[in-house]
Amino acid sequence: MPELPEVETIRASLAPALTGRRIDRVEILDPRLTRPELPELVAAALEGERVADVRRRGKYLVVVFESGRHLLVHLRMTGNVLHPAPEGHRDDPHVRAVVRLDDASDVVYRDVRRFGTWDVLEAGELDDYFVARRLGVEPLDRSFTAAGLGRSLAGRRAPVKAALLDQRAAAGIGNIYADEALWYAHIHPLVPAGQLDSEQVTSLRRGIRRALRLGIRRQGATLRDYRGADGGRGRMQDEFRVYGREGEPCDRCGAPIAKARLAGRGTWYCPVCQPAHEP
DNA sequence: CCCCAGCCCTGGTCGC
DNA sequence: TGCGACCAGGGCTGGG
Repeated sequence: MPELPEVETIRASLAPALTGRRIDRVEILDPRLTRPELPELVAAALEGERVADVRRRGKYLVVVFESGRHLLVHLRMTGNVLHPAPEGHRDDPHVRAVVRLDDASDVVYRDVRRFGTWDVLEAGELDDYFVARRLGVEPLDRSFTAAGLGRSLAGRRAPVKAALLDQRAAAGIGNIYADEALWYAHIHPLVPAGQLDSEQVTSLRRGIRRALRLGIRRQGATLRDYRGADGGRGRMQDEFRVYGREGEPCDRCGAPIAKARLAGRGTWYCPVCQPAHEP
């Protein structure tokens, strides 16, 4: 499932290929993709636009056009952006959109489960869009401080993992990197977010950054559906400390990794070195 | 405001 | 070999 490192990996490979290119033609094959906007309106808005940059905000891929418009792509669970287009994509039933560029190459948007979304914003609407969704700071920016993280967790009774999954404390963390970050930080996922002391908050900040940076270096985690824009697999799954490893020995202390269910999500942790309470 | 359940979606896996 | 149940989960909505 594409989280910050997966989206960043896609962004990094799309940016040099798309920057400076003009969009000649847009085919939206699944009308759900642009909901609630009509797909033909979105396609018409994009045709003729020239790409100025490809950025990322949290888990959003942000295509910036010279006109000031933006295309926001959210891959949700199973979305992929592929460029250059893979062989045979015309027969692939999961291709939801195809964008033809002025160098005659195609960008293919593929999404098995159809949760992904495309939004076109007019110039000047981007900041409000993220504010309205209460998207938190970028966890790899300097502005992501322990003090700021502490403030956004203060008073919250929800489990710390749930607080990481909603995007207010920091943008871009999903189920995988939340579990990994909490392992690095020695923090139990069920601890109420507001109960962390300042030392734990500092450690959590470090764990988040460590997990996300490693994910980017490994070009994301390919479990089932995720692929880079070039179709390549990520290797982060080889670095998992807890995610999906129920019963396997903890890399730190050897105790078997436990699995729980939290906020409807599978949650893996080491019951020994991520204690629920201070010793 | 906070918190949580339910919803959207499809494909893979498992038990029978 | 078929079939139903269940699981994967990001972000949003609605209810308490």
